[in-house]
Amino acid sequence: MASPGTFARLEESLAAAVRGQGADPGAGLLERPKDAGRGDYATGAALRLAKTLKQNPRAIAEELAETLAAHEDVEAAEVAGPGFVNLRLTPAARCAVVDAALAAGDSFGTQEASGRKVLLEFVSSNPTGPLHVGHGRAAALGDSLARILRAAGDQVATEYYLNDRGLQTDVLAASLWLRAVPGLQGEEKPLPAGAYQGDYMKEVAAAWRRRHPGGTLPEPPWLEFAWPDDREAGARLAEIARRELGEDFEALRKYAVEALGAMIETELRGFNVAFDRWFSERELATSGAIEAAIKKLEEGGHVYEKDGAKWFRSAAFGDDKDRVLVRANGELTYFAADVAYHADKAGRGADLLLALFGADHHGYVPRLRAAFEALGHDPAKLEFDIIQFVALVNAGDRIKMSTRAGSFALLADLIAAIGPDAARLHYVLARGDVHMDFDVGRAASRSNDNPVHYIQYAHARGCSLLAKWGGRVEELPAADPAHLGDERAAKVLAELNWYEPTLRQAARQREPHRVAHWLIALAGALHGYYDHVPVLGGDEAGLPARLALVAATRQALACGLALLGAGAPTKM
RNA sequence: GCGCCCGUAGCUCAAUGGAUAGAGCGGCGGCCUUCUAAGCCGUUGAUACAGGUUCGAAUCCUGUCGGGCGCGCCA
Repeated sequence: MASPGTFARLEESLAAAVRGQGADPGAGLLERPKDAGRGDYATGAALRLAKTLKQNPRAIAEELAETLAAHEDVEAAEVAGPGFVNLRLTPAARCAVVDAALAAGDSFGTQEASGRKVLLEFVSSNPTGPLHVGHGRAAALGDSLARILRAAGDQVATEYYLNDRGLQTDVLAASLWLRAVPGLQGEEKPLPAGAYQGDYMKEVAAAWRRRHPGGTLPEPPWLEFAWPDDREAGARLAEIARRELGEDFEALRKYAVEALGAMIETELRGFNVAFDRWFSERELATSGAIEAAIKKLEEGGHVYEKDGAKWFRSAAFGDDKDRVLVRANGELTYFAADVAYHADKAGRGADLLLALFGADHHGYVPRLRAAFEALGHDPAKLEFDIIQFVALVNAGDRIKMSTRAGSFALLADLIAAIGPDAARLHYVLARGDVHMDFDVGRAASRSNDNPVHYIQYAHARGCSLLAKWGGRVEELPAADPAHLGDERAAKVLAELNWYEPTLRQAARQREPHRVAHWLIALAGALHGYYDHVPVLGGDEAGLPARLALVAATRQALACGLALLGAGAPTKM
């Protein structure tokens, strides 16, 4: 594994040539020309360098072309237009990727270990309800990114921050109570404002009753529950539940939080997403880490008291305003816990702390960065990538998503309707930082709207060819370029050679969608090859080369699908 | 009002400051007596608007218009 492909070697020698001219090559030196007729690769480096070097771009291009033309993989390097250099690979260099893919197998494209440790947090949805389709986007992007970073050589640990304490879990406990009181089965008592209304609470309550067949809970004081649906509604309900339930309150909360956490974990597993660690906010709190973090901020002189509360001077570190750590009533804020969480992350030796935040949390980034820096950590290690919302559409109608009201489009429903692979592919088709319209009805009804079938079908077709041939791929001789010189083969080879750059770019820019779009292009190239070149029925001499090309493409499709957490069926 | 993200084909999305802005779906027209027609081939059709930066702008800057999200001693 991990020996750099043709593209990487060429880019490095180009970078060396640029450095030789006394300039910084930067990233993305080599590109692929839109028009394949210009060659395999191209670079506009000379145009970029012209200004800093104060030279004629064409003169620079001539020098670069000369250097590149001397490269063993390059057949020709020509200067074109204002200063582009177009490269044409030797047939052998173009085909080398076929043997490389077959030799590498499932680790095709895997890059050398970078030595970098990455901690990647994503989803981290509150354990108060099932995941909806918005969480699905974060799950698909985050898990794919983890796989991509690993393939690109990083050591990645994924993590889910579980908010298993605080007011919302009090409300959750209260909601369980209201659904679990004996004798209420069958009755549809309207729940008070603030309670979690979703049907899933009935299931959790039913499970709780099965677990505690003889358990008695006090009858809720239903008449007390007439209050407006405002900010305080949840707190009022929690207070009553705590009062009425006494010791049972804690047990109910523990049960509810664990049930919801397990439910979420199960849903994610069904989506092919598994976390390395579930980080409990509750454990963080009981360990005293939050107080310790606050104390450290205080020792640094970053905390002051005002109106009975403790404030962190986040504005001194670029935030819009200062933030409360400890409220006047003595309670810690959510923010305080998050500061401690990030301090904990910082102590675990990762080189990069990556977190995917929903767009509704983007305002949180400056204060977290501020606290991180104030605690003496290097803010350059922090990276927050924002995942924009998914607007769920069904045949043109927008579907509202609200956990508390219990009306939302569930991720589980989506997966049940179109399958995990189709859902994952659909999610990662778009960049994370753009808004996305997800038309469920359409994705469910016309499966061709999702490219997963196009890609998987290409894989299955390749498998079918190899099965029909019946031989062993490992025994194929090295692919002979002489038999892969046609236009259709060239398209496939071009995409195969583009896998490694795509993977690296996706990792570097945290853009899983690049892999999805590359897969579509590779699948298209194979479909075209399949429909125009008789693989098994063509001339005998070229058979091994054609089979090797198909086998390599099948392998590359499987690798790319795996990066996105999707399967590669051998039959469809 | 202020801040962040965004505006590309009828729809959903691509495009590292580069060369003629690409796919899929939809529409229209072709291709199964040969390896899976969940496919292939052709065609239709777009950078919200106005300035600016430069050899070159969908991409960077300013403004306008439109959309999403946020702006609490909630979580």
